[in-house]
Amino acid sequence: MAKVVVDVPTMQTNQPYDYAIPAPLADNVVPGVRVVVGFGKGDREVMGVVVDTTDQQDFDGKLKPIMRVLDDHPILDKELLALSRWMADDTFAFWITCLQAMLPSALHADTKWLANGAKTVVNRGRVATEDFIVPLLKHDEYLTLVDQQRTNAKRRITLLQALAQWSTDGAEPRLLSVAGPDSFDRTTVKAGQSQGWLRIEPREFYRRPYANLDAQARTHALTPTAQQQRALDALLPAIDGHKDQTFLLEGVTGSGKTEVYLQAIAATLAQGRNALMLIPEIALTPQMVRNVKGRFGADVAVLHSALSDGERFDEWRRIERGEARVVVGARSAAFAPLTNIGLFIMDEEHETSYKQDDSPRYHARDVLQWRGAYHHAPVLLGSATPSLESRARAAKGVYTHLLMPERANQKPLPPVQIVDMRAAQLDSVSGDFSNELLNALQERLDRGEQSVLMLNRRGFSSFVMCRECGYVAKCPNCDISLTLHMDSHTLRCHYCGHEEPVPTVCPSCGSKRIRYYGTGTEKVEQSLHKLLPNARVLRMDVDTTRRKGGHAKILKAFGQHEADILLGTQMIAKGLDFPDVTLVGVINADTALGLPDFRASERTFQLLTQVSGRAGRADKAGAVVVQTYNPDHYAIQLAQHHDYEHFFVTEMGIRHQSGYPPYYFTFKLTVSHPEDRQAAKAIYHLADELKHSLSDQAVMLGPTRGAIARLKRRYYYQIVIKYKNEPQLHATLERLLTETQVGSRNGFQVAFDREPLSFV
DNA sequence: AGCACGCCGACT
DNA sequence: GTCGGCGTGCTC
Repeated sequence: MAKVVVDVPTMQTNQPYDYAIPAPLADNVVPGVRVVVGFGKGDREVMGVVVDTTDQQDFDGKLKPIMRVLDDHPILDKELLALSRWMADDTFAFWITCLQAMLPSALHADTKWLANGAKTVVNRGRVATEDFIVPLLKHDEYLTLVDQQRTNAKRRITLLQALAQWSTDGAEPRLLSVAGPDSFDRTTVKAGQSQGWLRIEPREFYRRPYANLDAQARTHALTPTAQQQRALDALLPAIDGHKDQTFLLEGVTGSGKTEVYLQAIAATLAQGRNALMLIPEIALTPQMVRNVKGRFGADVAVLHSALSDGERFDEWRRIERGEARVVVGARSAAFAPLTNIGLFIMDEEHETSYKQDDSPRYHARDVLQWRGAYHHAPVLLGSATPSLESRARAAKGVYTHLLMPERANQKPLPPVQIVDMRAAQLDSVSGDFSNELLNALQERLDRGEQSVLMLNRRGFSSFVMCRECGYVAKCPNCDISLTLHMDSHTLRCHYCGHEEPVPTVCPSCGSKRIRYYGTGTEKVEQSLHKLLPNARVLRMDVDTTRRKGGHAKILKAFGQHEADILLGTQMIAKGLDFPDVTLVGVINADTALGLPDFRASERTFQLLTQVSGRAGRADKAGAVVVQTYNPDHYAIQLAQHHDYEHFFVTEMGIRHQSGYPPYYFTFKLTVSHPEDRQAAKAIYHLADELKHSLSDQAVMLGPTRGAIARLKRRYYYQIVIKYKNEPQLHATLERLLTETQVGSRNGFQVAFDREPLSFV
């Protein structure tokens, strides 16, 4: 009998169900295949995943049979099945949701309505095929046939002549569309098929997204610098010795982390094992892919969301069939069906996009570490600005700390000029530009050099700041910026619920220039056109990069000097490398600081450090201009000096004092309901239950209204728990989830988020 | 999610 | 009397 996890994502059905295996399907029903089963009264057809086959029946009743098997071999192996189970438990997600998260969307169940009104589960995993021509007769037989054709049957004669030729040289099938210099139209070939001269054979092929890169000339390992060698010396014994150790590679921009990754991968392959490397979606540029493919060629499979479903499915199948040895991909590539893995790498490990923000709310870092333990393989986390959590673990010796403080080319990091916007005289003409930034841009234009301008859009219009002194309203209880709520004209603390009216004069300096802050790329682009009419500006944001390949297109245009200024949001801070960019300007360094998030300083520091690294990477010296209303803020000051270690110590002090990660664990519970009162009632019920089961060491923040209290016609409330050691918490939360889920049909939605990265 | 069972109001 | 409202429980 088979244990089947059915595709009915509810708490009540979140368990394997026993199904009988009909004799004809005995060979096909194995763990890891998808099946169709009848479920519930009326036997409605649902998709399920076989997670085990056993003689042990847990259900005492008559078992229903498995109706159909959707896969001819397992699509999830033993490792990934075990991982899915662990992840479901760890993230409070449904098991089936975790299983689905591991599969390319092409393999997700798709219910389709048939003509007779019935529903069925169809396989969307379309295998692409090409038609091949296979000769069926002997050489002489073809020649005889040539003579028998009418003389005006020119196409048939050439076909027969070609077939005669092919039948001698090994009878290799030819691709129909490119079957020779005189390629044949489909009608002629079809005619040949019905005459019994040939067979048309559809053959599977892979949609290869980066096939052109496979053929490029291979690059060779560079001679490691002293610091790269030190990192490799620490890393290679762990790879060779099959140690599931985690390393934190902290290397400044330009220190050559990528070369360390590539050489570590090479060493892993030399050991006969495979390697999995994660890169943030936003940094997974063609440049990056070229780097890896250049070293390892067609052994590399690439997985990320910019691929079409078909392309992703095909790359996934190549991996699954053992035809790729190196996988490079974004977050969900953590589940790549690679086997025999000897090394896991996570580049830019501090990136928040590694955490999925809907169910299953997993962090790819945790997934890699789980798989590292499973494969007895090291996990290498790399960043110029590690997350505080990882850096703290390195400090405690949980991770092995590898430092690369020098740039590979020995060039100093670019000087960073901080412009105090409180002093800048802005008017409708200058818009958001200080004289300093404008002059710097003009200089680059005059010299024919390029500039990158970053607009920090995070937290757009969501907080109040004084333009005179940079004051941002903070919560008296939580030391967190207050969020502006336009509906009620109040400032609210997103953590504890504190609420106060929006001030009309600045409480700090008495100025009346207090307003909510925010600006958009379009607006900036317009003022650029006015201020620098000769500058050619390329805008890159979510709007201009939405289409497939839009991202790459813009970067290519900029790389070919089709524009002088690249204006964009956060996405331009990551991984770009244009040799002719000598100026990086940050229009508003503050917006992240205003976010109601204890990680606001960390994010700001990371972003500024990262974007600063974009200036002057080749022979030309670069410069960075940062506009800010908080020139004295430590995150900005320390980013100016590229001083991560100092920032780490400072920020750790603050986290310690205010009781946030990495000193405390956090957990977020969110409840929503179409009716405000219902949502409120439910969250207070949860809060009540939690209060009873938490120790006095734990702190409960809230319940509070969600930052966006009403979203999609639902009212949101949340609780954040901070704790150090709560052995009972997991069980309590599990129980609460089951209880609340029972009422979910009444319009409730409950979301549990372990170690949330977002508090809005 | 979907479907059945079951216990209360207002209708041919 | 019964048709049907949707609260509650169950699905191998």
